Amino acid sequence: MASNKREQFTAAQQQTAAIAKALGHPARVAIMQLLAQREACVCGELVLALPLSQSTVSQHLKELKAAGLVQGEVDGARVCYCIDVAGWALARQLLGDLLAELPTATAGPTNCC
Amino acid sequence: MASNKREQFTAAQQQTAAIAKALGHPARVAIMQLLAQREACVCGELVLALPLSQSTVSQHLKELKAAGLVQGEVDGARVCYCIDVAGWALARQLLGDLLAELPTATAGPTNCC
DNA sequence: ATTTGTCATCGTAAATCGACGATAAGCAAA
DNA sequence: TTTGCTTATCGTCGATTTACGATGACAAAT
Repeated sequence: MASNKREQFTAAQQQTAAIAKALGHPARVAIMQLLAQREACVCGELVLALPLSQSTVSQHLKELKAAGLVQGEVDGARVCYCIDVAGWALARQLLGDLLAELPTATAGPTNCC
Repeated sequence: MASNKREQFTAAQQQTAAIAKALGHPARVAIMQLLAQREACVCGELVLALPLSQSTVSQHLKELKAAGLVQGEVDGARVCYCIDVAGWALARQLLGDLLAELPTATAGPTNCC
């Protein structure tokens, strides 16, 4: 029962949190960077580029896929992972909105009380 | 031994992941929004605004504070929470960098392989 | 057909998370 | 000082996460 209460929040808040959570591990950040820079693509390449075992990398990829950030295409015996353009656009919007929600900097008064 | 391997990643990757992780829960997203919009500030107000118990909200605040996103000032018997300007700027930069790392949209070829 | 290589899944173990009530610690008012 | 309000911390519970090796599934090569 770690989180039944999630339903009590906005859909946008849940989506934002889900995306942030998916990015909430250094390995997954690294994977997204590798994919973005096209330095790696096939699962095996990612395994070589990361200090983790094959099964662990596969699990991280599964989570990124579940969050809609990544997309996997089977290519023969291999699987090519790409960034999911639509999902990434949503992430950009949701996280961007959240980041923009605070007036850039010390624009207003620093203290709230 | 859930994550000894974190040390194997870049400092930037770890920081990015830590910030994303802190935002990886709807309650904490909601708290950041409430603070950003100055709709609430004192811990008690946050508790009223959220469908969670006082101790749970306190714990979420603790995590946000640990991530450097939030700052708490004692004001008599109450505690006023504000967004940590410096930490938030760092979050903006790190997450912004990550989001920008992918060429905006369908600029390049959609497939990688 | 057998072997090899690639990837996903299963099972497992330790650690962490999310949530709560209960309790402590602090200040403010009576 | 005693009472009451506000917040933090403790202890606990089940659920989830992270990680791994082992095993399975499937394509390609021998």
